[in-house]
Order: sequence, then C-alpha cells, then structure tokens
Amino acid sequence: MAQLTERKQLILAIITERYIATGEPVGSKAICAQMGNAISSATIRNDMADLVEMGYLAQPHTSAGRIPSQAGYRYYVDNLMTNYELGIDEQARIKIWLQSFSGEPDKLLEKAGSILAELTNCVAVSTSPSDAEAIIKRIELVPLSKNTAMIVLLATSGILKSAVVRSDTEINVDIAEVFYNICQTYFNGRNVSDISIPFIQTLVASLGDKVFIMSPFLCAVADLCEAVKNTEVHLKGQNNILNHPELSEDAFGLMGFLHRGTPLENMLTSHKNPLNVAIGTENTYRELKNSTTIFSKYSVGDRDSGSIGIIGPTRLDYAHLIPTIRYLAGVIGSLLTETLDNE
Amino acid sequence: MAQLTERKQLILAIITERYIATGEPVGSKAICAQMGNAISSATIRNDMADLVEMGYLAQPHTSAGRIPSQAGYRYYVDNLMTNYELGIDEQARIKIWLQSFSGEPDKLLEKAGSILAELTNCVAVSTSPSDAEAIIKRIELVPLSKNTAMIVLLATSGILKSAVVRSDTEINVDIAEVFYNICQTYFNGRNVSDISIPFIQTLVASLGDKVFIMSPFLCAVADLCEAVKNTEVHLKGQNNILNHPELSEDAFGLMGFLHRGTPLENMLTSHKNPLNVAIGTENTYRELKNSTTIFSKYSVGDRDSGSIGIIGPTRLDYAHLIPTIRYLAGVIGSLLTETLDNE
DNA sequence: GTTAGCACTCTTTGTGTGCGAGTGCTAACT
DNA sequence: AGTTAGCACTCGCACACAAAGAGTGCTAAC
Repeated sequence: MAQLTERKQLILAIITERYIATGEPVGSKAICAQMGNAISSATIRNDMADLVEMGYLAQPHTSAGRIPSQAGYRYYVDNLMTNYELGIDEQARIKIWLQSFSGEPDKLLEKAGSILAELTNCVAVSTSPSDAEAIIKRIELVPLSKNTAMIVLLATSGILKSAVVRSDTEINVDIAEVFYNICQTYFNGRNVSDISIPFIQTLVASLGDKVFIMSPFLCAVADLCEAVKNTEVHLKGQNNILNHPELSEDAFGLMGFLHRGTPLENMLTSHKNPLNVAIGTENTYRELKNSTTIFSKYSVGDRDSGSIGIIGPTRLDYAHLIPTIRYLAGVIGSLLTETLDNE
Repeated sequence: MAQLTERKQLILAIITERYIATGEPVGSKAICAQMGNAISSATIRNDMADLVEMGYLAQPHTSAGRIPSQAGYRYYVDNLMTNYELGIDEQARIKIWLQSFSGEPDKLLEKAGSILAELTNCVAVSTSPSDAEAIIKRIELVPLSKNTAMIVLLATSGILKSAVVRSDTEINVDIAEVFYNICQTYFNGRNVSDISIPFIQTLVASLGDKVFIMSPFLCAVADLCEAVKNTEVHLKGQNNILNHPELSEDAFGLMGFLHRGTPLENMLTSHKNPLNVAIGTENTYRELKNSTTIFSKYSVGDRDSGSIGIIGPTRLDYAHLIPTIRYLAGVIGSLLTETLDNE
C-alpha cells in the first residue's frame, strides 16, 4: 500500500466525506474552500491527479469532480475515518426495545433487523442464532386439542424452536408419557446434529406398535433439530433499496439476490472477521458489485451464533454505521447470553 | 351503464386481453386481423372512437393504439371475462403444500402469501386469522428454564398465539398451579376482548402477595389476547413490484405505503365483498391509484377471519388471478375449519 | 513545491428534423 | 344506415447539433 502524504490523506478524507454527505462529485475549488484556502485549487488538482493515478479516486467523466473509488473507500475506512460514538440515549433506546424480546431469540433477531433497517435506511439482514453443535436441553409436548400438540425444543446457545404437530389418533397422557420417555432416552443431552431422519428411523424400529402414533412427533423433533442447525435469515427494510438512487439500476438484480436465499445465507455464515466490511467487488457475489455489506457476528456465551448487518450502496456513512452495527451485535450477544446464564 | 353492441364488446375484450398479454397499445389493424378480417379496420376505428368517448378505452397519445381505461378493465372484469379454471394438479399442489401448516394458522397464512406471490408475480398480502369475538379455549404454561416460560393461548376460530415470559423469580410448580387456577377462573371461556390491561389490573388486586410473581404472566396473557384481536399482516414478494414496469414510477410510494402498515391493514379488514377487486382509483388510498388490488376473505367455520390477496398494476391477468385467489382463500378456510372441527 | 491562467473536455439542456405507427375524416359504396 | 378505402394529420421517438456550465490538465511563472 503506497504511502500518502498527510495532505493527500486530508484531501481523500474530505472528498470521501463530502461525497458521502452530498452524493455529488467533489471539485477542487470546494476542497480548497473547506481547507480555508490555505492552499490553492491548482495544488489540490495536482494531488487529486496523483490520487486518481494511485486508484483512490475516480472521475465520473473528465469535467466532473472526483469521487472515491472502491479503494478510496477502503483506505478511508481503514485509515482515515474516525468512528462516531453512539450517544447514551441512542444506546439505551436500542437496548430497552430489544430487551423485551430477549426470551425469544428468533423474534429478537427479527426485531433487531427492523431497528437496523430503520436506523440505517438500508436493507438489514439478520440471522437467528444457529449452532450445529447445540445440545438439546429439553423438549416439551403441549397438547392443544384432541389431535394437535405443540412441541417446544430448547437447546444450548439460547436457541428455542417450536412447531405444531397433528396426529391421527387422540393425544392423551399415555402418548405424552411415551414421548417424554423417548426424549429422555434418546434426545435430551444430545447434539442436534445427531438427530437426523435416519436416526429417527432406526429409533422408530425399536418402538413396536407405537410406531405410527409416535412418528409424527419424532419427525417434528428431527425437523426442529434441523431448524436449530439451519440459519434463518430475516430481511428487513427492502424498501430502502429504492432510497438509494445509485442502487436503482441494480435494484432488480439486488432484490432477486436477496430473495434467492442461499447466497445471502452463505454470505452471512461465511465471513471471517467479527465485523466485516466488504466494499463493491470485495463482495463474493457479483450482484453486490456496486454495494457495500457490513456484517457483524454476535456471540452467545463464547460461541459465534449468527450475524446481523446491512446491504447498501458503496456510498455509505461508514463512520456512523460501523459503530452502530457493532453496538447492536454486542447488545444482541449480551442479551442472549444473559438469558442463557440465568438458567 | 350504457349498453354496448356485441361487436364493441368483442373489440373491448380483444383490446383488453391483448394489452394484458403484451403491454403494448393495440391498434385497429391488429384487431382486424384477430377478427379474421371479417370487418375492416376503419369500422373498428369508428367503434374504438365510440369506446373512447364512452370512457372504456384510452389512448396514450394520438398516434398510438388504444389501451383499456379503468372503466374498461371494470367492464371487462364484470361482463366480458371468462374465468380460468385451475387445473386439478395446480389445485393439488397448492393444497398439499399448505396442508402441512394447517396446525399453525399464522404460519399457514404467511406461507399462503408466499405461494400467492410466487404464482402471481405480484405483491401478496395476507392476514393471520383474527377475531375480536374469539373465546379463549385454553392457556398453557410451558416452563423453559428457571426464569422463563412459554405461554400458549388457544382460542376459537383456530387461533393460536404464544410468547415467552421472563420472571425474576424461579418458575416452579406452585407458580404454575396458581397460574392455571387464575386461567380457570378468569380467562378460559371468556371473550378475548374482555381481557384488557385494566381487567388484569383489577384481577391482580385480588391476588395478595402473589402479585409481583404473577403479573408478568398475566400481562403476557393480555398481550396474547390483544394479538388475537389484531390483524397481523404478512407481506410477500415485494420484489415483484420491480417486475412491473408500469409500477416502477410509483414503486417508491408503493413501497412506502406497504410499510406504513396501518392503511394496508385497514384496507384488508374493511373490504365488504367476499372477493373484492379494486381497479385504480377505486382503491381507497391514492398511493394505489395506478394499482389493482384483489382480495378475498377466508372464513373459519362461519366467521370471516382474514383476507388474502394481491397488489399489482392495473394491467393484470384478471381471468387467471381472480380464480386463483378465490381458490386459495377457499383452501385456507377449509384447512383452518377442518383443524378446528377435529377438536 | 506552489500558483495563476487558459484552453480543453465532457455533460446537460434545448431545439430541429425525419420517420413510423396509427388515427380521424371524407367521400364513395352496399 | 352502416361499412369501407384513401389520405392527410398528429404525435412520439431517435438522432443530430449547438450553447452553456463545471471542472479539469497543462504550461509558464513565482
């Protein structure tokens, strides 16, 4: 990475911040004015030419001002930007609002996504906690009517899943007891990854005449375990795509990408850094080549459980957004961990 | 409503269907050809001029073909259109896919929305069953950990709601029993509209020293009753807005409308007909002035419980969509009713 | 290394022209 | 009276061209 003189850094910072704020290319005169006319616009033009050569700036066309290139944003984020600090009131507002959902992880992450979309005017994406290594803590069967019951599965990492099961036969106390015995023997304390459909099949074989009655319940348990392992992706603020004129060209492709599901899920589960900023083509998927993604992991206890973040144009207010997302992920992690520790 | 000669009806039908299919204004020659050149284009032009005068057709500009006006679509839907009949395989596919969610009404309607969005390439909106007159059938408390429990409320109209509650004190058998007693005495068999926060407050007063322990649970019950009364709106296929070029102008406003929530909810709860088609300015909200909304109610037992339908451009394949939505609403109703009757 | 001055480039906006599609009207026909 | 052929007309679209404005790049001087 080539070294930049202090003045060039200043110029890059001014251009980046002005462009982020206004969306207009920045000309040499404007910079000159912002620097108090300490140096002339010609000098700045020389520096800008150098910055273009080095790849940090781009010009939409010859007679326009300059805008940051992808590399320019990257340099800004890595070296020039001073992180904004969230006000105590902002922090409190977020925390209090989320606190009420701390018992329901899935809902908590959905709401966190909504908040983030609201705060950032971007598309917010969040994943519910998932953990292929989670251990089943308990399974409850709640009879709802003659033929239906709810099954609730509680696992480590604060994960909670439930489903409603229909049975062809009446669900009575006997059946509940058989179910609890099975749970006690085969499920509780086991890793969710062990409870696959084949496993259920071998288990079922040993049940004798209860097979037909129990199998819907056991299949439901297997489905719930599957749900624990799988990431559930929440999308919020899709309408914000249209807020950003620079995305409107890609809007269609982006929307398609968001709804295709799998690539988005991959992206959320594969990023390595605790907080990952991918600008433009730094993104793995080419649908995002004009977008920036900022994602943070959140941890329950000492395990990374999921991610939350945003997708927006490359022209983003990084200085505000990065700390906001970092804070939000922190709150989510601590709320979930807290709930867990209280058990 | 002025009478139309048979030929004018035919011309209107041809224009409407061609325009729906192609999106291009239809000229006199094309119609002439489609009618097997039985009459000349000049005659058709005369008729078209009349239809414009009567308000059924519009012309984007003098030298373009004609397109149906709002009134034209209305006339087409009311008098000219022949409803498409869903194939048995289509019917079966929809039914089988939805059947698996019949125990969870909220999920069922969310999935039904997804299916509808997929089938129609429009924005699909659905409401979960809600009923201010619903009667509480039972309430269950499922202890999850020392400090958390899930409360499940089952009401008439097949409504099922649940929430997780945190308590500062340990949730033991005693507390569960007190809770069940309260449910038995004050909640079960009552109308959900009776269980308001003030009601809880008066109830709490009679609890003596259990007040602080019980109040989070009772508040949760009140919240769940509130949720039973309130319509929960599911939005699906928002990306489809961008599929329709004629909406792209309004896309921003439409997205805003969809996310504002309340007006959308009003629209869904207020339409009178079992199946309601509102074309353009027939819609109550001016954000929808270039859109068509098609909504159908679905009934659980003999009560209207919710709605499902679509929002799209006025240029819609009415002949396919109306029967599809009608069928879907029927399936939802019968699935929910069935589940209910089996109890 | 910095600056003033100026020609140059490129976008934006407005205007004019030709082309094509489809109409509206008139006069003739059945 | 209803239908038809013929033709002038209108309008949108595509394209070209010119003028204005913004900002640059370069050169020569400081």
